[in-house]
Amino acid sequence: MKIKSKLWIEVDGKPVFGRGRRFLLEAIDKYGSINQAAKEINISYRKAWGYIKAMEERLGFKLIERQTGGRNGGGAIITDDARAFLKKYELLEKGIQELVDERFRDTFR
Amino acid sequence: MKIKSKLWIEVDGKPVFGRGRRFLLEAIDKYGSINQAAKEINISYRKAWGYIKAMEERLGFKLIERQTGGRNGGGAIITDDARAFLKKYELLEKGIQELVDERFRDTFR
DNA sequence: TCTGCGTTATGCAGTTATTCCATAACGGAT
DNA sequence: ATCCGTTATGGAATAACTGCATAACGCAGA
Repeated sequence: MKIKSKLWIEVDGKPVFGRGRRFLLEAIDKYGSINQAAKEINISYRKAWGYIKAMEERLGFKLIERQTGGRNGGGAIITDDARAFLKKYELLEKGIQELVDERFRDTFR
Repeated sequence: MKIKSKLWIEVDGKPVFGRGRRFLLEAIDKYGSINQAAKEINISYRKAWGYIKAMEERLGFKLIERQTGGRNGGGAIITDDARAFLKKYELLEKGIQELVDERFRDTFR
């Protein structure tokens, strides 16, 4: 028996950001590639692409600067807006899971 | 932009209990009927029945004592085990949403 | 005795959401 | 020109969910 928690942000009742998307953005920042990032966090490129598309549509600003073709086939880097948003989310999430786990231990054990 | 949070318990990687199931059990306790309870929380009887079935299978103990037929067509009451479990869950959940909201205001506003 | 009633119990079809496969476009490097 | 690894999408396949339809049950009352 395990406790799970989820935290996400909605716009117009639709999910915009959560843990998965956070990891995706962090991985893109790390690798400079949506493709590599998707591999890192074990989702398909297709899914990662869908995430980004929906996020940008719903948030209303560009998160990822993309380039196709070129030396290494192209790449992607996250925008300053994305980095700022990410930072806020990381702060928001920090400590929540720990609190939940602690609460779970206190009540169910 | 709104923050949302979810809390649930898993057994073998499958969801067993969360806010919806909590409300269902509380409503069954109140009405003595799965059918009435489902109406109260705006889900179909079918869905409520599925919830209960899965919960009992995964938790491994009986949650609801059912009776078909009879004066009022039958009914359902929650077991002592169910009541104890429910109580623990209520305690666990208490305050989490408030904390999350507060955290959201602090970081995103 | 038997018909009606409101409940629990479930199969199954229809719908919606998710995942994944296939393929195009791109542009520098060789 | 061709290759390579990337971004970009449509659409098929799969899974998950929802809800409709219907059976079984047993007491009450005619």
